[in-house]
Amino acid sequence: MYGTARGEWRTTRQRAAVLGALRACDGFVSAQALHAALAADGVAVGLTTVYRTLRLLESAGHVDVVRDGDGERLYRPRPDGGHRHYAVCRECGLSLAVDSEEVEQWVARTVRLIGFRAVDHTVELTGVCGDCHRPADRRTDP
Amino acid sequence: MYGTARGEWRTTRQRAAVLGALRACDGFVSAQALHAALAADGVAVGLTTVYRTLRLLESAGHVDVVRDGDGERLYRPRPDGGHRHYAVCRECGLSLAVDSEEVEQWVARTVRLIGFRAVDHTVELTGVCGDCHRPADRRTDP
DNA sequence: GTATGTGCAAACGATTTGCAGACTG
DNA sequence: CAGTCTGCAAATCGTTTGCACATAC
Repeated sequence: MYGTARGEWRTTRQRAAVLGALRACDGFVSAQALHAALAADGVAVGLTTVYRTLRLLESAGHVDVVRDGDGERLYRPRPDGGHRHYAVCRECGLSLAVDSEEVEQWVARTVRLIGFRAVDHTVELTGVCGDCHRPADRRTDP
Repeated sequence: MYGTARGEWRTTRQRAAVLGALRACDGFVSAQALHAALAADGVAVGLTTVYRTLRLLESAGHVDVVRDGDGERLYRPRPDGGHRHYAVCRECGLSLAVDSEEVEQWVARTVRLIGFRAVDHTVELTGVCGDCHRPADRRTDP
């Protein structure tokens, strides 16, 4: 494989910082946002290093990754063992883990049905959360 | 402006070509691939124009759009009225529309449950199709 | 001490945009 | 004709890489 599970990374100030900042976030963050947050926190870490660390975490399976509307990668520390799916608010960025047991089963069944193998699935919900669509706000009301 | 739903586009050689090439494709194609296909077909259309036409089609709802693993946009003419979900083979690009009634319902229910509004959902399956994982091929066998 | 990690700046690749000229209606 | 559309080249933007230096073990 790709050096994924080597568990041999050196412990550096930068990596600790990135990991810490990532954990300190509620929802998904982009590499750039993370870098900015670190900088704002007075921690100097190169953008390059943020990207590299995030990629490392990704291949080690320590983070979940989604893509926002522009194809930008958003990272989130993985809660526990398995992967999850989220509903992300496009106004405030709030992300809610949703129960997707049913979807998982549907995926498994569908995969079997169509004869695909090594299937990856993406299930993303993006909308406007309860806090963000208060009366004053609505400008989208079909 | 974005001239989205104006229905006033001029009929040009380039647009017809792009639309034709798009329709001639089985599965999803990237703008670049489409441009290359057109060129290979002897039809000269600027890459810019391909992008612009595709964006037009997208906002008019005439194509479905997914993102491949690298965040590249892939387009496909929309089969009929509603939107569909697909399983895409990452080896040969084959795309299969899958029955996602269950998922749609789960989405609706979940959305109601968490109080989100104006929710968009993405459900993508990527794997290796039956034709591509013939015995000779397997190098991923967990 | 040596293999790794870091940071800067430059490279990248997909997509978008400015602008002058070509074309549709 | 006037308003669009096209295409080239240049600009963006997120992300990756080359390379010399710093650091962990």
